[in-house]
Amino acid sequence: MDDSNYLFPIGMRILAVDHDPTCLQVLENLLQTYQYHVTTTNEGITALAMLQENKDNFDLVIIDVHIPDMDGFKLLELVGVEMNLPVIMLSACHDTKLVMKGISHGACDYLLKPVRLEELKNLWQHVIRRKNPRGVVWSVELHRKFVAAVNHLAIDKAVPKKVLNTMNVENITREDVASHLQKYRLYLKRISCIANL
DNA sequence: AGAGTAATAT
DNA sequence: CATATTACTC
Repeated sequence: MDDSNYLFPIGMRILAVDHDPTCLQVLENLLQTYQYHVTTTNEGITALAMLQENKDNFDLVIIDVHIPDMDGFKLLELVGVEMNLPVIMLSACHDTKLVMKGISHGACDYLLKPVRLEELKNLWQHVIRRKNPRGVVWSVELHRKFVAAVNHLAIDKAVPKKVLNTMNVENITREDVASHLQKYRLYLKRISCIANL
């Protein structure tokens, strides 16, 4: 069984803003492989107008920093802070300062071009996070990495910190793993109980 | 201090 | 129910 059929957020509405038509097209294609519902524009003004008309029309916004008609960070603030929508920033340059500026202005994430398909896979978690105060969503994919890590270490050596390191996943904490590990052990116990009957 | 885990809270 | 947080131990 592959892992391509568990993604729930089919049709999640994304507004993508990038002044470069080629990049925009590429981004749209990537997003559509996950069956997101994508709206594109190459103007910041237009994006803002669309959002102001009804911000509930979108679940997530992706903004390229370099849009000629307005400051990308200004747009980030307007959308992220005032409209309270999750915003992903995007740029071609690997300038750490820009990345930090993006994050400090409220971006959920900061992608660097070229964007890889893999990086878009977990976009929906940003949306979930808005609706669900609980931070970590143990998607099938994430759980898989967890199980792989536990198996890689011997089961009796699988403690939160080691599992976390072995998983090599950003944005989750030792506590998150500990909590999941607790649940996983209960699950294993249940399984072995049933097996021994 | 920092980590692991059982218990408890949300 | 799943995940987070607490409380206790070492």
